Amino acid sequence: MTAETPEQLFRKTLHARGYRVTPDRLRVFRHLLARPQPVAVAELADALQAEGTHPVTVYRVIDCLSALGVVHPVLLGSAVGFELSAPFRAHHHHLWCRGCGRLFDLAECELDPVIRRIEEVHHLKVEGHELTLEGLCDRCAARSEA
Amino acid sequence: MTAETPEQLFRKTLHARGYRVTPDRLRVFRHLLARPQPVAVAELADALQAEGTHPVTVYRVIDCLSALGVVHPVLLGSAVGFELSAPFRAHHHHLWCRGCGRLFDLAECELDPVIRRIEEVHHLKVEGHELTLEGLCDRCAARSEA
DNA sequence: GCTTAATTGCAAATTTATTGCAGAGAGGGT
DNA sequence: ACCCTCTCTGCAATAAATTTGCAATTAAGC
Repeated sequence: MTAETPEQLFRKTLHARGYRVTPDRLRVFRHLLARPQPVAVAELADALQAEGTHPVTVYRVIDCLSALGVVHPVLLGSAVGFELSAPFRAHHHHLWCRGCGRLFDLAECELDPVIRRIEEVHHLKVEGHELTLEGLCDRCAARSEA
Repeated sequence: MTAETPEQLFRKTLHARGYRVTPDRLRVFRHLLARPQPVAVAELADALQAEGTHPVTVYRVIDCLSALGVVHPVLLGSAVGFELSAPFRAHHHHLWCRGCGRLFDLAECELDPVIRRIEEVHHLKVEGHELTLEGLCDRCAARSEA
């Protein structure tokens, strides 16, 4: 069998939960898929207005995608942005650089053992996690060592 | 020597960076100190208006405390709240329970080794981190197992 | 106390997010 | 392909959250 594209999976996800596949939802999804960084909803609304999606609809679509677990919130400084969750986007974390203000993806995540321990100690069931580091990116760190 | 109270340390912190010690700043600080959970700024503004602090001032005070590192933002669902940072409040993380919607503090943090590894691999300098877990608290987890 | 610069209050503007309702459109059955 | 139903969207209005400029106030050093 041929591999399933993210969009096909997205359509299935909507469908499976009784949500309809609409042009606006696809537009938001595609935008997020193409986008390397988390976006604030207001910014997303601005961007998509140019493509013909009403701002109010963007808010509603994000609610829908949140409910589906297709997107999740990320802390951007003291604001919130959204980005695609797994399996649409590989699980990863972020570094917010105090030096240049940019946000970096950190591919690896070695939190599983830590989280499993927390589950045991507290008798919790952890289903997701969001880690944001704050500090200096490689460039800014190198500069500050000089 | 007698131990230094959090408020004394706060006054010193303000002073050391050229900020003035004002009644409004103390009120915000004390409110956060007494408060077990992170607060949204708007909510804080409401609460403190009763004590005579103007809402606009609350926004400005939070900016000030953020700049000083006295408070830091925390992800609350898809909103942001603030809470005191170390050393005013012991470093800790949170669990957001999908079952009952409550937010729990997790005392221990065993992320240091993980973070040190990330620093090495990426040549970063990590100065702070924020981890929020999402899942089920002990009570909701027990119930769902039944 | 006096001086100076930081801080606050107020009013207004801006930005962000929510709501109700009527019309448009997606999806299932025929 | 057509129809029916129920979801989704657009619009306009509203509400809530946050920012800004400026004048008046006040903390802190001398």
